[in-house]
Amino acid sequence: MFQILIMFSKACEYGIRATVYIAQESLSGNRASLKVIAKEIDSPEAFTAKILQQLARHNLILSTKGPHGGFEIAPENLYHLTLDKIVKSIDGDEIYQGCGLGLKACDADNPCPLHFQFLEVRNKLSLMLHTTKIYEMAEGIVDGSAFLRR
Amino acid sequence: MFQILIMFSKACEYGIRATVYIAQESLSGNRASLKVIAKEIDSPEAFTAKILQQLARHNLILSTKGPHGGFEIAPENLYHLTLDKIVKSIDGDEIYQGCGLGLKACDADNPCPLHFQFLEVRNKLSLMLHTTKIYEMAEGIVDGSAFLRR
DNA sequence: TAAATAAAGGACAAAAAGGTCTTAATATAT
DNA sequence: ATATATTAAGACCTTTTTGTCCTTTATTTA
Repeated sequence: MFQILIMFSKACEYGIRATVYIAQESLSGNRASLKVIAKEIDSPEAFTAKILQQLARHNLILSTKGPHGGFEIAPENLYHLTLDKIVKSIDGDEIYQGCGLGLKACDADNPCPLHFQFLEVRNKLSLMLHTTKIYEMAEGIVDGSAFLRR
Repeated sequence: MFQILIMFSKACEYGIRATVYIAQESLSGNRASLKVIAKEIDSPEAFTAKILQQLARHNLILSTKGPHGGFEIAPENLYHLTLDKIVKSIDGDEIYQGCGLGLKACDADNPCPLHFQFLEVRNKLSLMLHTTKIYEMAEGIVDGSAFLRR
């Protein structure tokens, strides 16, 4: 019976942190290897690999095998990529659906007793995810005003 | 890799729904038995029992054994009880702490790149939980404007 | 073309959340 | 007192999430 309330899954946490790190490297034209990523964001390497595979399959990041390979974000994506894409890619599409109290059917016509309050909070979160850009987060790391580990 | 983003644990969902149902019965001076609660909120009986035990241990609800026993909310609690108490009792105290990106140390001085955005959403949720009263939710059930199952 | 480097993929293991079952304890009514 | 109804508690099982390890595939460089 533990668990934090507004939360990302571990997969999502690592996914976001990894992507921000990759973005940071991409800003200066470098690829990042899995090994370095996992070290820099302090995440389990093999698990992080799975997550990055998934992000690559969804074309949010690019992966290249072989020497000097690694992960990067395509220039045309770098300035557009928002948090919600990462989250959706990892935790699935139903993020913004589903009744807060777990009812199978819950809508404005047949609401659970928390429906409207819940909607407000969820909309706020949704807005946050849609407007937060990965490259902005990455810039915070570059200029030292934010951190990806510790 | 599934999971909904702003969410209660299943334990919390059942706990909230059960409490609202108990409040509804308490409003008209009745106790509710586990069997009836589980049926009315459509939850697994034995699991619901565990959750109610916990709420009772924390003195959020009262339980009475034996014939005509069951669960109720003490009159002096009934109009004061808010959602956050239920959630805290079930999911623990760290609900409003913890870095959104999973960093061990993350605060205004040493923030993760999502710290301030996250805080806003969390504050909104916190406010919602602190201001939503159980008896108000129960009244919604009574007057037919909201539902605990389906 | 061979060796080295890196990601991809699949099988497996561990931990946490969700859920069940059985027995014990307690209250009530007769 | 006894039978019955009800919650409490603990042991156990199942599913999901998190995490590891090993083999395969692709790319680069010598």
